[in-house]
This record gives sequence, structure tokens and C-alpha cells, in this order.
Amino acid sequence: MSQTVDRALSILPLLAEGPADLGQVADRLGVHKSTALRLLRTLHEHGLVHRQADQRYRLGARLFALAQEAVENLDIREIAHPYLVDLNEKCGHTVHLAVYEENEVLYIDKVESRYPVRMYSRIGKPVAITVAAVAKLILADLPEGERRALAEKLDYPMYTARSIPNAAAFLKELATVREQGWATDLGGHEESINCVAAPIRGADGRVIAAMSVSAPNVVVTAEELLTLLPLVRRTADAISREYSGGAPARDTPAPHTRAPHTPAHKAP
Amino acid sequence: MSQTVDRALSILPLLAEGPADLGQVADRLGVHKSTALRLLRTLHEHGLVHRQADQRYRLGARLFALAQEAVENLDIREIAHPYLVDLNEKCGHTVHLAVYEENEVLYIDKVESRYPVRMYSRIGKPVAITVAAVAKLILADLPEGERRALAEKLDYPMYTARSIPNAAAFLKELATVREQGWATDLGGHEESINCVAAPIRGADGRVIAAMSVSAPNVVVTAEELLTLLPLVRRTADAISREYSGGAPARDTPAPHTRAPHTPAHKAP
DNA sequence: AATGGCCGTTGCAGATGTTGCAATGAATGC
DNA sequence: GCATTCATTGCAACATCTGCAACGGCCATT
Repeated sequence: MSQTVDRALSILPLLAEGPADLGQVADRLGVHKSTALRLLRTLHEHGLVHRQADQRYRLGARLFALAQEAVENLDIREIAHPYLVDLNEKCGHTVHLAVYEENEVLYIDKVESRYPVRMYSRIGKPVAITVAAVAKLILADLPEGERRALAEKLDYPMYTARSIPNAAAFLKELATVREQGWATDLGGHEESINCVAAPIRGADGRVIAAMSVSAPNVVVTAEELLTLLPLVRRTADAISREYSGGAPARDTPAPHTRAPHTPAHKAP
Repeated sequence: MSQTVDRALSILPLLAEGPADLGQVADRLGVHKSTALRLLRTLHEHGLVHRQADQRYRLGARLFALAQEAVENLDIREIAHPYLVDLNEKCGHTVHLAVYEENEVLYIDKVESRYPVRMYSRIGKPVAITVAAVAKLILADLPEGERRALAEKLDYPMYTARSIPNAAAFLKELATVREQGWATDLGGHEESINCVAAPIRGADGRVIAAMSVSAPNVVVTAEELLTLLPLVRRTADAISREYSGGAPARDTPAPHTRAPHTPAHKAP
């Protein structure tokens, strides 16, 4: 580990507490002022710290830009894929990954069942939004107003007798899902197929994707499938953690809990 | 300036583009792998980079936490936010807030349009500095010398036919903007999008930030958008007053704004 | 006005940390 | 099974970093 870099990086959390002048920084680092000055200058050139009018230093907005760019380039599919494969190897069933985009829920990854009987679905295809377990999870996390507006606007095709029939029933189901943190689809799309699903959350606690395990009745009963729920949830949580940049040990809340101090606007 | 720290910090923007393995990092830094490894380790210990399952590196959660604190320390954002929300509710369009820092203009807050058609932009992203209305306002207020020097240094990408093409035209536009105290961008960044913007000033009269209202042609014409100018200016002025310590203006008390946000750390 | 204290800044010589090399280990692919 | 690729380690040479002391600007006090 590099001492110089270590010292420089230690300045950042220090400044996060509030602006500080050169002397304060040097003191808290335990180094000579000239050393602190040099480190601060380097941080400054990279835009990580900003010098305000009174010559004190504070964190730079560039930090924010950096974080934002990183979030934008995060590919949930790439991160999740190995976990999906792993889950498939453990349970043998079809595993799906879905995201929300423009009022639709889309499958973006899939690992096929190892059983001969497979269900039909296609990556990139919009899911049956009113019945699919992954859709329920994602929509349940939308802001109240948006959720309601969307629910009213949707069609409720009766794929089977167990399909959700109307907006009221759908909203009620979403409330349940939101409460319990997981979802199922028991024959709501195709008579003989059941799914269990769990949400994947970003660092701010919002649901950014959902994953599910699906299997036809002829292979496992709904009850048997439900026994996989803990595993599915654990996997989803692991993906959430990885997506959020790892378990930062200390002061960041667990990825699957709602951050208490979530800011007004959220990263996409 | 410290070479070691400089190299380490250069890794961050590199990783913001996407995950990279040790070799890639070493190559792009132009150093030996063992050197890159050490720097990455140090960054890792501080939580700024995260090692994913496939052993590649990406930016870590700690960076996001720091970024969060960095913006929270920008008290202009705290103060302005309710006004932005209020303005959005009055006109329905996308509202932006931007500040100047280290030769860049950055969006630091945004309230989304309530119309279905939205423009892209992201908080934290540097704005298109040569065409954005908010950038014009902020740069127009720089001291003569600095303004000219910056103008010469910039690139002038032709996003559209109406983009500002060169330093001379830019300086002329800045003079106009400085004179009139407001700015527009009429299709200079994206053909179909127009903006009107007004400056937010500190107690000493200097421009410390700028806000804008943006809308696509398909929703309102440029002329219609311009009728919002007085409202935008009034809002910006109200923010200026409150920021300068003046009593929060009574005409925009922001009735149902968010709860009093835990302020970060503010010096009296 | 002059003085003293405070703080940021600079140049420098010595010492410490850093660098790149070469070799090892581990994992993957052919 | 062997070859390849990649991360990792120990080490010696060296470049970089460190702390010191001195300078200069700024402000409040005398």
C-alpha cells in the first residue's frame, strides 16, 4: 500500500465533514503543512477538492460527476450474469433478469432450464407486465403517483383464470409485494408455470431490476418452488451488493434497506 | 504536485468509463503492472474502487458516499431545490440548476418534466459549455481575462447547425448575455430543444449558479417558452435573495416541499 | 504607522517510499 | 498435458517525497 496515496485519500473523508484550511488538514493527517499542501494541490488538479473563496478546501463537484458517470456505465446484466448462472446450477430451473424501461418491463438476461421442458420467453421481450413476478416487484417500487397512473393505463388480458383482472386488484397485489419484498406468479401467465422473484436494489435502495426462477408444474409444484425463495433472495441481495460497489463495511446502509437519508432526487 | 497521487487519481476517471482489469489500468497509466496494483490496492482500502467477482476493478461505494456529501455541502443546492420544484409545478417543464467549478459547468440538480417527452441530461454531468444557456450566464460573469482565456481554450463542437462555432462568436454571445441578464439556448445542443435561463447571484452580485427551463419543440415553441422568462428570472432572484441571507421570499414559500433536510455541515 | 502573529507558499538536501524487473503462482484455454 | 495469460511477490536501484527553515502577504493589535 502506498503511503503517499493513502495520505492523500485520507483527506477526502476529512473534507467531507466540512471545509478545512491547510493547517487543519496537515494537523489531522499528522504531516507537515508543506506535505499537506502538495497533496491538496494534486487532489485539486483532479477536481476532487475545490478551493473556495476563503481559501479553504472542500470536496469538489467533480467527485459527483465521476460517480454519476460510473453509475451510468454500470451494466446490471454483466454484473448479474454469473450469479444467474450460479443459481441455475443450484436449482436447475430457468432464471430471468428484468429491468424497467419506458413503462415496460423487459427481460434482459436468461439462463435456460436444464430440464427438457422449457418455458417460452425471449431476451429483450417485454414481459406480461400485469402478471409476471418480476414486473410486480419493479412496479411496486415506483412512486405512488406513477404506479397508480400506470396501473390505470394498462390492459389486463386474462391469459389464464388466475391472471390479475383489473387495476384495483393489481394495485393491491403491488402493495403486498412491496410489503413482503418478494413476488410470485402462480399460473397467471401460463396455466402450468410458476415463478418466484426477488428485487435487485441500487445503493439508494431503489429497485433497479428483478430476477426470477420459473418452472412448470410438471417438474416441481408451486410449494416446492417456493422453498427456493430464500436462495433467490440471497442471490438478488448479493447482486445488489456487488452492483452498489461492494459492502463498504462502515457507514453505508445495507443495500436492501431503504436509506434513511435518501436525497430528493435519485440516480437513474 | 505528487506523481504517485497523480497516477492513483488518474485511475478514477478511467474506471468511471467501465470496469477494467489490472493490465488495462497499467497500460493506460503507462506504468508497470506492479505499480498499478499497488495504487489500486490503496484505492481499494479506501473503498474508492471495488473489485468485482471477475477480479476486474470498478469504482466503489465509498466514492458514491463521498460524492453525496460533496453535493450536500453545496448549500446553494439545498436552498434552490424547493424553488426548482415550485417552478416545475408551475410550468411543467424540466428545470436545471448548474454551478461553475474548475473550468467546468456542472448540473447539480434537476426536476423532471411532467410531460411524457423528456430530454436527457444527468445530474453531475458537465454541461455542453459552449451552447448551454446556464453555461453562458455563468461564464459571462467571469472576469474579462479569465473569460477570454477560457473561450480560447474550449472546443466548439457543432452539435447542431445552430451551435456556437468558435471563440469569437462565443465571446460575443457572452457579452450579450452579460448585458441582458438572461440567456437562451435555441436548438444549439439538440435540434429540437430550447432553454431559457437566469442567473443566481451571491451577496456580492457575482453569479454563483444558474437555472434553466428546458422543453422540446414538440411541446412548446421557442416563443412560448420565452414567455416563461419573467417567471424564471423571478425565481432565480428569489433564490439569490435567500442565498444572500435575505428572508425567504414570501411569494414562493414552496408550500409542500420536502421535509427539512438534515443540513450537512454549515459554517455560520 | 509599526509590530507581531498567523497562514500559505517555496526551495532544498536528506531519507524514505516508490518503481520496474524478474520470478512465482494460479487459473484458463488449446 | 502444455502453453498462455494474468495477478502477485520480493528486492535493489533510484526517483520521489518529506520535513525543515525561511519568505511574504494579510490582519489585528499596540
